Amino acid sequence: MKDQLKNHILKFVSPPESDLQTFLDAMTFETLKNKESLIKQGQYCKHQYFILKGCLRSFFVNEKGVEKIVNFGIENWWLTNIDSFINQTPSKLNIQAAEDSIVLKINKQKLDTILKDSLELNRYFRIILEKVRIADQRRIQFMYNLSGEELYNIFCKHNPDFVQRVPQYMLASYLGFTPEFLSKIRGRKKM
Amino acid sequence: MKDQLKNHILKFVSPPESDLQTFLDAMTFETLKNKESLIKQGQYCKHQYFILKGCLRSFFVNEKGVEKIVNFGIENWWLTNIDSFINQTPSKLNIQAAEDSIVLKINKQKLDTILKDSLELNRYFRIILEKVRIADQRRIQFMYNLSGEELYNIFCKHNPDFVQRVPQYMLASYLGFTPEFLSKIRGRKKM
DNA sequence: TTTGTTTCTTAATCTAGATTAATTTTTTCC
DNA sequence: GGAAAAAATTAATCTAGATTAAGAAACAAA
Repeated sequence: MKDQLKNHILKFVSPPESDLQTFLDAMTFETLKNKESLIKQGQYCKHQYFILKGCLRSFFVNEKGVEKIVNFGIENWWLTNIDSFINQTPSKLNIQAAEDSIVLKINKQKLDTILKDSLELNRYFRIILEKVRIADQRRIQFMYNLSGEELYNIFCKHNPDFVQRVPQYMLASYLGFTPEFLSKIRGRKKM
Repeated sequence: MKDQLKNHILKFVSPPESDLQTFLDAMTFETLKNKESLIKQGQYCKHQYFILKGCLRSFFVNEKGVEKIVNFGIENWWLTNIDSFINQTPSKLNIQAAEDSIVLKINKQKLDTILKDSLELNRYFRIILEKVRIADQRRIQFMYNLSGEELYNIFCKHNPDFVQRVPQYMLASYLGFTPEFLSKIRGRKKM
């Protein structure tokens, strides 16, 4: 099953077989049932996760006790709490399965060692981060300029398959509004 | 003056002198008066910019004609429209000087060539992008969870020097609300 | 098939922040 | 140093979306 990650890497870069093998060997499997956590608020996030199957979400719980979903991740996405991972600080986010899931993980020390020596794997992560940056910037632009209803419509148009996979209250949280409001929007659309 | 960029790179990585020199040689200067543009909406963003001096902002103009500031950049920050730069698509953003500024720029072709061969410069850009990702994620979390007033207070606390450098209507735009509302907040604080 | 648990909906009320419009203050630059 | 442009303030009104509170579906487990 590590082939899935291997193929993902080879879509972007062409590392020497030995680099690739070292990297894949450093990755270990973890299986999660729906609602199981990889990281809880307050813990140190020690790994980067590559999602082989399923769906994860990262979220925090605000002072009112409301869950705010910051990111989703699905098949072939990397996910971590990058702030906690890079700066080795306690995580303000939880990472939890939103479906039964299988991930590959690598810890910081191993990853750092590999990235000290491999040009192509540095390129790989640089390219992934560029894509992530593009996505974050688009998201920020949408948040600035669109109403809740527009956000929802555009998100559904761009991710028609994904919206079926998670409960609506999670979508609402990710898009930055309440489930009640999402319900109102959906009510409007039907007529 | 390219030493400023050189020092910035050496803070994070240790490339061989030849890589570093090739890279620095590929960078060229550009000087901007306040309000001059590097990129206008519709153009292709062909460069990454490293700010030596001054302040730039990237923004779009929405359908109502209102400017929405997406990013600021100051000394020792990289700035570009990464979407347009990576995907070679027309820019939806403008990049414009918010002060008289001096930047170093490099075009995509040269940068790609250098990044094909230099491990350490890949590491450099990967590390920069990790930092940017951390900042973007924090920003998204703030946007989700804070009122306009809280956003403004936290921003001022974290960037006391910067808030002095740009007009308040730009801050308001960057924080996602109107100048009138910012004025109201400031009015409240005085009493 | 029933009981509990999760998710979704509806409706009334409330509020942060937008909008509009006018005025004042500050900055720029001839 | 004075006119024009740019930036900031104030106040009245308006609205998208939050909050609160119930109830209705949907789903899961036993």
